[in-house]
Amino acid sequence: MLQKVALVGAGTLLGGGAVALYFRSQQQQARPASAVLSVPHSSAPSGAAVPLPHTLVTPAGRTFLSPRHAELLKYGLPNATQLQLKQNYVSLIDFRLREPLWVLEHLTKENVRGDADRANVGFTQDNDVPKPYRASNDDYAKSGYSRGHMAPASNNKTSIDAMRESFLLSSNIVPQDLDNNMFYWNRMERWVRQLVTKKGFDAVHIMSGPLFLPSRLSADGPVIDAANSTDVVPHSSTPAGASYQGTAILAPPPADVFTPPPSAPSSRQSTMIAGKPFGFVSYKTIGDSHVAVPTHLFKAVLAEKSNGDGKPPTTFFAAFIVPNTPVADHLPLKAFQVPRETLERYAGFQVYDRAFQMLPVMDLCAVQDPAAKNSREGATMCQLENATEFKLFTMERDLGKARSRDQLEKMYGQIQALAVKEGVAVPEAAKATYEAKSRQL
DNA sequence: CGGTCCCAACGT
DNA sequence: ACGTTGGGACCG
Repeated sequence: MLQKVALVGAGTLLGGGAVALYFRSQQQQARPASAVLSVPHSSAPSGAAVPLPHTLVTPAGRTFLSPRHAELLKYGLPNATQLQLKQNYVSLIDFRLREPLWVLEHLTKENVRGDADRANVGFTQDNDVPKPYRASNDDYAKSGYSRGHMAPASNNKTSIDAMRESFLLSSNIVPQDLDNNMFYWNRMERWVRQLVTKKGFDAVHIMSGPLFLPSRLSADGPVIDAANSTDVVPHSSTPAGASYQGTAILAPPPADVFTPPPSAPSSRQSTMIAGKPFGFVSYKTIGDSHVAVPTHLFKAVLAEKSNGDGKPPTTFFAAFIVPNTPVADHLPLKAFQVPRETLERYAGFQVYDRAFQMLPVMDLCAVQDPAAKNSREGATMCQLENATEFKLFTMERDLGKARSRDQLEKMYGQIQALAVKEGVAVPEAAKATYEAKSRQL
């Protein structure tokens, strides 16, 4: 009798079949939609009056609606976000951006280990995201941007399912500059893992995501990136395959609605409105589904050091904002550190606010690292792994693919030469693969 | 470690 | 005959 019928957001209702889709995902115990209206089943005979919802179910719990609010929400709650509770991360998908606003992780020494391999796992679309807002591999293909993990694949080796979940486009992936992704961001991810594997922290909470930062209008012209926005132009024709039910109201509006007349000459030259400077947010989109390309990426870490049973841990925090462009190897991590308040202002959401309410939190980048290798006065916990160490890492991987003893010796020789040149030891891992491979050949 | 691209196998 | 999927070769 109180069996529920669900109404999902107005946007998805337009797509048609949304109710059926919700039923299917209910049966599969799939992702919880971020908010769902429910109405009594008995009052929904087909063709009859639209039943009023009586409750609003959110991840935080169930809210009973007043008659007035039930009327306001009669035709659906226009959902804009979807919470994703995965095995190994939690994220909030923003339908408008076609990507997560933030992704949360929790790393310990134990859960960064595992056998799951990223080989044979590919990027896949999130089928529980409504079609119009769902990013696809096609959107990324030949876009100039790579599919960048927020929760990295290598933080998800505990199981193959966790590994697969990390490759879901809408839940965990944003368009990222390839060079940035492979080098600087990659090194940042390795640094975070090392906080628990090498630097003695018991656990690390991580929050990562895209940012869309405002820039100022330059005095001599319009804003930089809006220039190449050929796709701001009109949906002048009906997209193929779109079904506009009730065409009279929903037919595409005239093109000039989307292309406003040029602004007055005076305001074009001005960088001020009413005497105050203004910001201008612009970002590219890629693909037919318009996946938003962030101008910047952020990563915030809250590192915990245990004080024993029952006592609260000592906590350390640092946040970083990095441009979504190639970043020079030599730049220190500290160069990108920002105060928590700055990140919160740009991001539009709070960052580990409960920790700061409950506990004293220290600046992670002000803590000296006792085990710092180059402990020339004061290496802090925010020292990135050297670019050389990273190079050695890739050379070691190639070592495992050597086909002949000659080739193996030559490659290992190169590794030793580089190590000597840079004044570092040959990595243990390289020695190990050399010996293993040596026996094999 | 982080990716791209291409082709063969597969299911419609 | 077609679009999707997965494995392998390749790159920094």
